[in-house]
Amino acid sequence: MNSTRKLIRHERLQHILHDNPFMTDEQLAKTLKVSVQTIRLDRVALGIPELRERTRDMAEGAQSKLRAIDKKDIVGELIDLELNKVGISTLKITPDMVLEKTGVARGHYMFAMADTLALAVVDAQKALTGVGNVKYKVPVYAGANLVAKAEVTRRRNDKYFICVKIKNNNEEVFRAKFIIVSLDDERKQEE
Amino acid sequence: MNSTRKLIRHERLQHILHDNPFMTDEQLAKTLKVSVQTIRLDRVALGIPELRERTRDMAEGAQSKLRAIDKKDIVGELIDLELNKVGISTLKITPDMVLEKTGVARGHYMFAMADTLALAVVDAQKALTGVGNVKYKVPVYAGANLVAKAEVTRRRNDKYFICVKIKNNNEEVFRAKFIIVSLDDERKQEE
DNA sequence: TCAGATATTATGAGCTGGTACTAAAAGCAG
DNA sequence: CTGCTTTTAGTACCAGCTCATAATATCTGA
Repeated sequence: MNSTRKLIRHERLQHILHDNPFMTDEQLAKTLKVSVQTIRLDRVALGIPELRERTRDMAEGAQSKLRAIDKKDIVGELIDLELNKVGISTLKITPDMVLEKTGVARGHYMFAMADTLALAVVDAQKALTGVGNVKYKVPVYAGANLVAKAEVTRRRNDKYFICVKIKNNNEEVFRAKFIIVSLDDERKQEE
Repeated sequence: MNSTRKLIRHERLQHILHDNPFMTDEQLAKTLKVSVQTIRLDRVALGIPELRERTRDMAEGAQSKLRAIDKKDIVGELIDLELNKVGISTLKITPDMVLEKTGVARGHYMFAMADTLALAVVDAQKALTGVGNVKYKVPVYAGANLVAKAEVTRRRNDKYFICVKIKNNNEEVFRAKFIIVSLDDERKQEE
């Protein structure tokens, strides 16, 4: 068939635009060694908009992405909090949080979720994680809705001992113990 | 002075474009009730580029942000690796990685850096973190250039014991021990 | 081998959202 | 009124397209 060349070109075109979306038809024509008109026909066939539209789409998407990052900084959604006692947060595992090779959620998301929650339950203006002790019990996959529960188990001066358990569908998938150091007062922290 | 009107318009213009960067000169002219030419002169005076350039700038910024996330997924840059022995990676702490309240780097960046590196040194197609044991020794602030070194200390069947130390300017700021479980085996899942 | 389909290239008009430049009109201050 | 700034208007030009129309190249099956 003649159209194999066309199909290959279509794939290459998509690939090139994926890597570098800021290419004009003219540049594409040169790199693919065809005429500009062919590129245009290809774009129409593949439903790829023109450079300006692509650029605009990206710019518009940018804003929501930036907000998504901000939210990622919270690492989970706080749904209940009793200062110095307990806290509960949730986090949905999305496909971009998993390891490509295994499909399993990257461990540091659970760690970050637990760490953030642990810091939140401490009633202190400034607090730092001192020591952590974590155990991954069950692998978590994309789509999981994790629920974390943190409990302050002990408190000694400026040190808070906190136990965090993360569950997915009532199954405990992760467990951590933290020692959080409060820096609230005039007193300095030591390691 | 006559130019007060101009100054007010300039401020409004910047404000409008801040809220909605996707406005053409024509739309701006209408909302500010002046001619298109006035808008152009204002843009030149204020050093504001044309719509297309603004859009492109945002899109490019978006791309680098997205790449930043991708890179965040790597969490550090691998600079040396001897499989099943040692690995070294670096990570620069940027202002967006620190807690607002304290200016101290969020703990899970160090954890993620260490965890990622630990997984990397394990010579296995698929590996998972089983247990982690971390200690934050010194707070880290924005601008720090962290260097992590991971060493496989022991190996028992499918379990790897790994010690990771993170230094900032030769000062040890973080230390972690992981047990990584390899899922490589032929008996387990395949696809 | 040759007609007909498919693929590619060429050509030209028109569009958007501008830049760059020139010039004229409007507004106001002394 | 004379000068000054400010604003508006108009023209030529550009990139990067769309849309339509037509010509050429290439292949394919009967």
